[in-house]
Amino acid sequence: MTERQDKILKLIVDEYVRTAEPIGSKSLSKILKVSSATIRNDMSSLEDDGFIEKTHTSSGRIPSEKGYRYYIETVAKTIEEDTDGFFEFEQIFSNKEANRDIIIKEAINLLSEATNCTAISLGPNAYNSKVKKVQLVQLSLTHGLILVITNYGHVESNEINLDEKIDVDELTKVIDLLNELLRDTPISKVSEKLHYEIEHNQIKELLKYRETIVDSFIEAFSKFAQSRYYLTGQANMLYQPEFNDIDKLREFISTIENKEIFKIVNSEEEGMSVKIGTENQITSLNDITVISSTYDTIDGEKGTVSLVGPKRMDYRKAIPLIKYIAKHIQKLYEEE
Amino acid sequence: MTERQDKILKLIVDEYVRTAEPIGSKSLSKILKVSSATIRNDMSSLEDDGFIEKTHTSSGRIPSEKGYRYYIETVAKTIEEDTDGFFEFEQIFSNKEANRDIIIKEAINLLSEATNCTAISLGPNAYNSKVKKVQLVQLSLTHGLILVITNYGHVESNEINLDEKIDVDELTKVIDLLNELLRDTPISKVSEKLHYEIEHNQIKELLKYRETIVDSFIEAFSKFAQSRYYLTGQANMLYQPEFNDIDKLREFISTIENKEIFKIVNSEEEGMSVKIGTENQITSLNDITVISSTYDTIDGEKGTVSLVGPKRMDYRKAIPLIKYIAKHIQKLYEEE
DNA sequence: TTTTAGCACTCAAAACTTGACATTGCTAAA
DNA sequence: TTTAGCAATGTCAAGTTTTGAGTGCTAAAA
Repeated sequence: MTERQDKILKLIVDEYVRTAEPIGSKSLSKILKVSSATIRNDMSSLEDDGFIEKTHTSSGRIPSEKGYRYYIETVAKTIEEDTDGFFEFEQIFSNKEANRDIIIKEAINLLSEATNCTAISLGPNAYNSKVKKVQLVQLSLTHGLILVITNYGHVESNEINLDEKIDVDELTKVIDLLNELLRDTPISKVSEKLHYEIEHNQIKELLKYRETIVDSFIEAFSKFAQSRYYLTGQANMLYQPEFNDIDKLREFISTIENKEIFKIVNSEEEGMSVKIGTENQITSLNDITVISSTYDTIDGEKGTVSLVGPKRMDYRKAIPLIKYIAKHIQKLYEEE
Repeated sequence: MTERQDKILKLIVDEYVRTAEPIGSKSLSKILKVSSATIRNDMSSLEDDGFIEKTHTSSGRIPSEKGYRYYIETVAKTIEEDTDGFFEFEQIFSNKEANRDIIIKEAINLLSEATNCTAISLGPNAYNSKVKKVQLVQLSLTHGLILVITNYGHVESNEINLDEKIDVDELTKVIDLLNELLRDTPISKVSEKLHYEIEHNQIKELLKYRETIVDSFIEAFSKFAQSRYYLTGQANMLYQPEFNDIDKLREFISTIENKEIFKIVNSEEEGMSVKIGTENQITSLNDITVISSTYDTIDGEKGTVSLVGPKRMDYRKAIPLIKYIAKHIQKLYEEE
């Protein structure tokens, strides 16, 4: 690819992102100070190489997925993280009062607004968080509430019915035992550990006697595995011209509502990932770009920040922004 | 209105609900065994009275809002609650194992599926629930987690930073005091009560000393006031022909995403309410029907089950269904 | 008085036509 | 290697025609 072709490709991406209209040779000739025929020759060869395509025989060109990919690798990803335009984000992250969840929500809201895309925060899972405390609160004679609290202050609860009247002393014993057993155990190991202890140690007697309670605790633990997410900005995004096709629009809403989108967002990939169109394995996302970045908490949890929008998205802005946000969310988890 | 006119109106509603096409005189003449000219005369007079309207001069008729209203008052609302078709709902509500939130979610999912509308469960608020227990769990040297638990087993938590090292003994005293003070206080009265006690009683000293903690508790209490909701079925609904107009569709998604819909759903009205089109005060819902039914918990909380869909909705099915669901959710709260 | 048959009329929707326009590919000359 | 020039292509918007479903009205029948 010649230098001019490289320039033309990047201009096509930039202009198309801005206007959502195919780019013709004439408009570029003004910028590049060569004749439109020259541009056409270059365009033709860029098209042969698969970087751009026509919407119909006599139309201007739009970037192909390969074109976007080239653009991202050579431009967007190499931009030094430049926090110049990120003033509002800096404000959000520098607020030492607010708690983590609220900061994340605000950042995601702003991300979606700034890009007109749908923004998603996923996790972090509490899967590697450690049990800080388990507890049983008696609500009525026959009702109790089980509580599990992790070292990050994440709480899950589960209601239980107790057929017989609760014997408080005995219960206290069970809970004390569970606390002793499970304190500082990662959530992921809890079930295994409980079963092991029940099988192999003296605890057997005490725990077996109260099977309902143990089961209910296990259920409560399993709730930590459910993904916690925050998703926003559908409405903004739908006004993009890509969604003038009503069936595309419906399909996208379905993909969000039935949580298929999380299959993409929650991928195993580490760090930054950009999936353009058909690079997404899900058919309904074949016209969509998904950008994700993961972050890690100090005890091995992984969370994800993602942006979902049309392929024609402002990568120059979005990619550094997501990097920045993921980095700062990670920081929130380091400040313990 | 003559008997035949009444019949014609009801047939127009039924057919239009089924086909989404304007109904002509010819199709009705087959059903009613009178000539199409006769039907036309009756239609003309129904139109004069505002029950039906034309989409253009030579089109068949569709029900007006007044027509739907008549239909609902004379047909749908008077249907004996007939649990015949409700087998799957019965199954959901007869599951004694599952907890309330899950049962409600399942019922709402099924409601939305059965009607192809968006279904919403709102509340019940925990505003009148009573404090069962407050608690502070130490997470690290400088971090704690505040917990508030209500008589219904609803938990809210709030993280706090403690600038100084936490003095466990003293903290225990504060918590014990708060428990003593607040136990069985309705959430709505907590803030008032706390402030009163701080001003007027000896407790003053102890509580004032730990202002951060009290503030954090107040913040935790305020979380109960946030509405808890579950919303589902947008995707199904959007495939209805009413949403072939892309801007209507976008507008509706926006109304949902920015939570405007809750202004309608969360109305103060008791019992069953059906708002057709412009009966909704919000412009973006002027082509939409919202059906809501409230239910009450034994301690004065109110919850709402709602269905949001096109005006052309199967009222015969939807109205009894919502009544049924609201009644059974209420039962769930009586079984304590 | 009510119902019906018959007919002219209306309008939306779909199919087709047309012209303006942007853009391309190609060719031959610079 | 670049450029000017020009025919060819296909979209889009606007206009036209055709079709068909449905109405309103009138006069006759029940």
